[in-house]
Amino acid sequence: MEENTNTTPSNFIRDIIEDDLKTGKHAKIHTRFPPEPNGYLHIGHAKSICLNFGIARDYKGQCNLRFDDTNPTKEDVEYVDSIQEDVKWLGFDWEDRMYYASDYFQKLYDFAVKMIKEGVAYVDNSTAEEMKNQKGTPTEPGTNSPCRERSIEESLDLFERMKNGEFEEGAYTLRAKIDMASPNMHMRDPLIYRIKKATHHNTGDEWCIYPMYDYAHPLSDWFEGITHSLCTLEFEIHRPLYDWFLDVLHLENRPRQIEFARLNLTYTVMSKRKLLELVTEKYVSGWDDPRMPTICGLRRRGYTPESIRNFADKIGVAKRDAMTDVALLEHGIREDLNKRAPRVMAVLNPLKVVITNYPDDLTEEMETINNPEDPSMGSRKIPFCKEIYIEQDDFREDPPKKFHRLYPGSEVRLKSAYIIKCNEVIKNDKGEITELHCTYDPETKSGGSSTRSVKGTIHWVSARHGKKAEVRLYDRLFVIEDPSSHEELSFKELLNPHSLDINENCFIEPELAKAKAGDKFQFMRMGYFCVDPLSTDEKLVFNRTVGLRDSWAKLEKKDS
RNA sequence: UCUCGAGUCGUCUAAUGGCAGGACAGCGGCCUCUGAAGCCGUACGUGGAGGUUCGACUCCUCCCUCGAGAACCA
Repeated sequence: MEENTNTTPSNFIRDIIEDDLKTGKHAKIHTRFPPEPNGYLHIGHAKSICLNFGIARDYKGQCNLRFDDTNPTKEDVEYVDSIQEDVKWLGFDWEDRMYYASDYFQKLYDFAVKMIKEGVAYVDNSTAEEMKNQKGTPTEPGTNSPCRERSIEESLDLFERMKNGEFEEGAYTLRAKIDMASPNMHMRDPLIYRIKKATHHNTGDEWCIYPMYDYAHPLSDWFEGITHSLCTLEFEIHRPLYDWFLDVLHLENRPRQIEFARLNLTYTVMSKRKLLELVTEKYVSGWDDPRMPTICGLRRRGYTPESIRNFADKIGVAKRDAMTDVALLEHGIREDLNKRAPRVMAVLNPLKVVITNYPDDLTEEMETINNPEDPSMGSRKIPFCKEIYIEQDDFREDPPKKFHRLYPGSEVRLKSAYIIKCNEVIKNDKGEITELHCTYDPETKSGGSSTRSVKGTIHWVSARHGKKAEVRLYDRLFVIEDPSSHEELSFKELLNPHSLDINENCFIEPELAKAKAGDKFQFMRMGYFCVDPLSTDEKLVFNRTVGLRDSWAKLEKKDS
């Protein structure tokens, strides 16, 4: 991590931690980030990662990476690998503390035996259906299982035989003996272990019984000496159970579970199930499709780790459900890239301009600064000649009010080159504009002594030197702010049909052909773009990370 | 319906009995060889009703609204 530039704002969790440090409840803070390896990490996980690792960093503690892998049927090493990559990319380091809940299967088993011996857990052979009926409803108490009073000896024997694989899946479970009348459904004798004859990504076929989350989690935290176990709000109702396991096992130096609101972002979905559906049903190209809110998607889109960490700091941490405006994320990446991205010129929708009074065979090398925000980034040369491309949008045959760009008879400055004047509009026989004939003013070369100024400055690329490229313009994935909460339509019916617009005939300045995968640029007046990982020398592909703020577009929209 | 949790500018978030503040978004202006960036300015909020108090976003009561909870998921 970078040196002591801790500007992370405080929040209620940090308040608790500072208090625990002050009162001496803990001498050292220990947190953990506990993903289940059943999907790719998304921006919501990034919030949790920044919270947990950020706290460890700021209070000189430690944060573990722990895979919460207690359900072999859903988990896979593909996810284990991607999660590590994403956490590292975000800039955090778990050092030698990468664990699996499955590392603790033996200890977990031993503690379960202890619970049976203490009479607080029993083996049940009720079917799933019977158990559901015993459970009751939120308004009606449940009823005790007929197995609830099974003797300790018998439960011990059955539990061991469960472990030994003597029974079929579903035949037996281990349950906690708590209170079938509790108003909290999670306390109505919840399951501790179930039989699953599945191969586990980490432990293989060593086990055929697997602990449930509610049991594995508090104990895993305790094994690792976690002091503050941070999780999202939906686990709030599980907290009494979290504490119960620690209680009945008489464990000292207990971790404390604290819940905070998960991140929701406008115009996207955040549930792993929904993201998985988008991937498997091919609504997007993969987990790393740049429209996805996944960490790998954002990375491919051109987001930087700094901008995401910054975003996490800015949104804060609280207990109330919230829906954060994606504009805040976008602001963060613009802010970061504004400082770091070199400015280059690229024409996305080319319109040819012939400068009729410019020498036929001349090429001038125009000097241009790489980033006005950072002079240390230097300058470069770009070729200029008689034939150039400009953006179609920068010309209007019939200009609206306040249009500062090219139209018949008007003058604009070509960035870092000359002022040109539009004299003639050339059309084909269908009446489409194919070319503009302009003249330039040789006295107005950039950096020269001329003080003549015009209202508009536009970007351009030499038609003889520019290289072709494909540019992918991304927009929000969904058409409404909260696609998960529409009364009638499913989220998949609310996808934005224009979320990807591929532009294959773009021209970029020649220098840009050397760019490498992941390189980031500002295409002047257009937005921030990065080289796609699958881009090749033969076919250059750029992804638009985010557009520039466009007050002209806003003005024009308002006037229409 | 029951239990638990949460309600502060449009959005996110501070203020922990003592001036309701910041960020994003918005609006207006300045500047500009990027209609970008930057700079300046501006508007906007404590869910409601009572109560306690010199003083309430904060404490109490009732109400309202929203979220979570009945997987051998996490």
